[in-house]
Amino acid sequence: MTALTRELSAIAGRAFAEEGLSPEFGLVKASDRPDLCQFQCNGALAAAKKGGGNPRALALKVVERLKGYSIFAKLEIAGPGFINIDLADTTIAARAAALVKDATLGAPTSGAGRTMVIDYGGPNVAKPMHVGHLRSAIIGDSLKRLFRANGWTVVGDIHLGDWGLQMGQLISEVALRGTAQIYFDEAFTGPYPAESPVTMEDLEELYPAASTACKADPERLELARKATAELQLGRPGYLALWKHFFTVSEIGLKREYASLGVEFDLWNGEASVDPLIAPMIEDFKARGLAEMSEGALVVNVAEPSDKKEMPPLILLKSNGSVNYETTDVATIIERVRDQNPDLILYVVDQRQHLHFEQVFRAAKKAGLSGKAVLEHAGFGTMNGPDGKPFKTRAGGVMKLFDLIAMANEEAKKRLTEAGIGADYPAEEQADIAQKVGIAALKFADLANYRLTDYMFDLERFTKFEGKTGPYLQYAAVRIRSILRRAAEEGLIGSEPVVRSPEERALVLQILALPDAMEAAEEKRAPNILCEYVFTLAQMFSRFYAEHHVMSEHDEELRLARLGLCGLTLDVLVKVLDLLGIEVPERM
RNA sequence: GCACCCGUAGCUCAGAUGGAUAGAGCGUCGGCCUCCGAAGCCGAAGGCCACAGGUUCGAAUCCUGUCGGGUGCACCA
Repeated sequence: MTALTRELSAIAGRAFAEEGLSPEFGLVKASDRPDLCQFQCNGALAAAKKGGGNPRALALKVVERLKGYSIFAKLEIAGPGFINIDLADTTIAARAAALVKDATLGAPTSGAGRTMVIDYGGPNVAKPMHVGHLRSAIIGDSLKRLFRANGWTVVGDIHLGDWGLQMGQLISEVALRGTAQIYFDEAFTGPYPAESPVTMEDLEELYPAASTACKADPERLELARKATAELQLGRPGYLALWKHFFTVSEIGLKREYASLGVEFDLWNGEASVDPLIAPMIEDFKARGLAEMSEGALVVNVAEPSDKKEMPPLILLKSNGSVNYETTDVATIIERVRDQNPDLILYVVDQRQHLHFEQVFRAAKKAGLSGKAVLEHAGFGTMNGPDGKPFKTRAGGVMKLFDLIAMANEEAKKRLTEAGIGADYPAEEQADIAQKVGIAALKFADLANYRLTDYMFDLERFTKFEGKTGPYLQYAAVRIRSILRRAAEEGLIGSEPVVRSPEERALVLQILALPDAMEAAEEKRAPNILCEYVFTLAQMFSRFYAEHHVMSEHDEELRLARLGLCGLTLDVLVKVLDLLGIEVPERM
């Protein structure tokens, strides 16, 4: 099913074409002034500006042509040449009825036949996840769902940080403590113990200790660097230890992402491309794409048109080890080989932008990216009240686990306060608290535009009124409640009708879903979906406050409203799903 | 120093290709539960869109400059 605005744009575009102008001027969009009209076309103004002539006169000619189409209930020219458009209620009701039968609810098909790899999450092995990891997980997960809904074949990859200096820091820390000697005994030939010498709790203590020590002491840092290099060269004891770190961390990470409702198709890490690195470096050397500089092997990625300084990409450090620039280039080779994607999207902190610029340039220079467009979809920092990256009052970073627990706790409290959940089974109460808490968290984050830094406010992340995730769930739950009653009485909704301003506004918003999904894809911006679904819930709430469904005596109207409720619920649930938010049966 | 991003209501944030009267939530004030869930609905107050120029019929949006904030600039990720 074609999106309504697209259909209207096509009609208006034809009218412009018949006037000898580009059909692009026929773009029709939802009105900025709903008090004046439902849709607007501003193309006459743009066309007049480009080609000269009077915009009002042109608008008049276009409108004359549009009058031949019966779907327009109102065609007006306003101000300097806006074309204001209304559709008949029967027309929009018929569109809604058609939507009921469309399982995709009119979703765009922009991704049909196209494949993308989306790289998000990016946690580090052996480091506990903190609130800073929230954005990549939530935004990436939402974009994955959105692109998939728009027809793309999507492969989501967590891309763990598991091959860099932090591994060397850990290995050297374990060595210094002498708690697992066997892994450092060069005479030992294996096999190494199957049981990990460290637990997750150990890692949570080991890493910060190692990191702090390395920062304070250059010699300690040198030990870590050396261990990193040896690990990457394949020293068996280090590899065995690394494997343990990885396995132990993976369990914790999986649990944490599961509680967020975030999933990945691939659990690859930097280390997984290790076998590709040596041949890749040889290839760069053989083709003269890499050169020695200050002891390191680098790729010059500067271009004459650069306004800023563009440092070279370091392929091989002077001590022979690699950092994440190298693994990121190798990962492109891996992805092109395995998925041959049309797009590789990196959902990573905006502060990494220069890094990706370098990686992309190196990959293109060497012709490694196949048909893929490489794109960094960065996001802003989550700041504390001081405008600096968020820290707890104690000065540490807040663990993601604690944040989720707090949100759930608030949700549970609210449920008991409202009294309504008192008779629910304990298991359901816990389930509701989880869904509501996560919804508050995700929506509070996703509602901000991706690129702007925003202030982390615990209160806002655990708030359930106003423009929040739970408000949206609440709207959906109220519809479910109506539908339950209807089912008890054996009633089934019929085709929606539009007989009131509230119904009209609601149906128009429902019909705008494809526009929101398309815009959100184009901008890689889930906040557009947030904006859309919040308005939808508002339109429903107004309708709900103004009209009764079950107690409506006109039976035909009652069933039509039931149908409208059903459709609204479907759209609500769908968009919330795109945001990674689940709706409980009741709350 | 060079480069990029940002500055919108008391607070936190939206604002899609340059469009009409710049929006929302929170907070404040005032209404609405003897009919489907008040985590809701309705209304009011609240703005020199940092500042100064420019382009345009039209600028929060584009250009230039100033001030203020953030970020990045070779072996950390």
